[in-house]
Amino acid sequence: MTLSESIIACLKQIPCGMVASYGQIATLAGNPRAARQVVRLLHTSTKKYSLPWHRVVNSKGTISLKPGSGYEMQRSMLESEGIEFTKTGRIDFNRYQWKPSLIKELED
DNA sequence: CAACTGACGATAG
DNA sequence: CCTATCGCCAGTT
Repeated sequence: MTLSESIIACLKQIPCGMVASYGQIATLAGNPRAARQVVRLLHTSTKKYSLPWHRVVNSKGTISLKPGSGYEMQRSMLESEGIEFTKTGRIDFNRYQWKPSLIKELED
């Protein structure tokens, strides 16, 4: 399993109505430093693997795309999933950041 | 093989 | 809050 494959796998696990940061995905995939790969994969494999690219934002909780270059579309898709934005255009991580398998080995 | 490219992230000022 | 820099990894050229 290569890092890229792991990243793809993680991306596909992001549930509807939740978001994750590039760094978070990279960390889950095994390389905390591979945020750039996430970016690259979204560029190269979004169509191929039907990745939920719109559920990925930067560490600040804001959309990284520029208005006119996808920003509007991404925001629109997120709002469609029930995600709300603050007036400054940020997503409240406390409410929408995805937490993988939050419920695992909870017993001892 | 070296340089370049990314929708990044952390840090410093 | 904002800009500037450096570090990171992998795919392209």
